[in-house]
Amino acid sequence: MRYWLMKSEPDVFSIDDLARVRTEPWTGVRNYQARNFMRDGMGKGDGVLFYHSSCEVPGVAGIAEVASAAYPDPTQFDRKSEYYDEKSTREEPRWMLVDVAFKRKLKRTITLAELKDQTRLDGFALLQRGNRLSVLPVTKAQWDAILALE
DNA sequence: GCCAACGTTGGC
DNA sequence: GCCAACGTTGGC
Repeated sequence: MRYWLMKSEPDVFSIDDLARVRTEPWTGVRNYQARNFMRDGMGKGDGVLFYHSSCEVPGVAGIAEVASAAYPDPTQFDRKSEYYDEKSTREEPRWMLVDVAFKRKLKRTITLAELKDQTRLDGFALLQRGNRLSVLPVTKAQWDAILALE
C-alpha cells in the first residue's frame, strides 16, 4: 500500500462533493508526471490525502482511497469536454486516471501553513519550491506526520 | 535539439 | 490581481 496527495479546487470539486458522490473518476489530469503516478504507481486501496488548492485556506481536507486500477480518461475523447485531446486515440490513449473513493473528512483542514512549519516534512514534494503537480507521492512517515496534526 | 514565447498553476 | 515557477509548443 502506498500513499498519495491529490489536489482539487474546492470551488470545482471539494471533499464534500466527494462525500456526496462517494466515488469519482479523477478526470482532467493533463500532466505527464501526474499521469505516470496514477498509471504506474497507484494501486487499489492506496491512501489519498485530499488537498484543497487555489482557495482561501489551502490544505488537506480529507482522506480518500484509490478505488480502481488506472484506465483511460474518457474526457480526452469527448470533443465537447474542456479536457478533449485531439492527439489522443482510443487505440493509444494518452491520459489515464483512477477512481477515487471517499473515506472521511478531517475534523478540520490541516493548512498548508501548518505543513510548512513541520520540520518533519522537510523534503515533502508538496512543499518544494515551484511544485505544481496535482498528484504526488507521500511517504508513510509523511502521511503519519500530517495526520498527527488533525 | 535549442530556446523564446506562451499558458497554466497556485500561493499570496 | 499579481507573479514566480515551470511545462509545452513551435520556429529555426
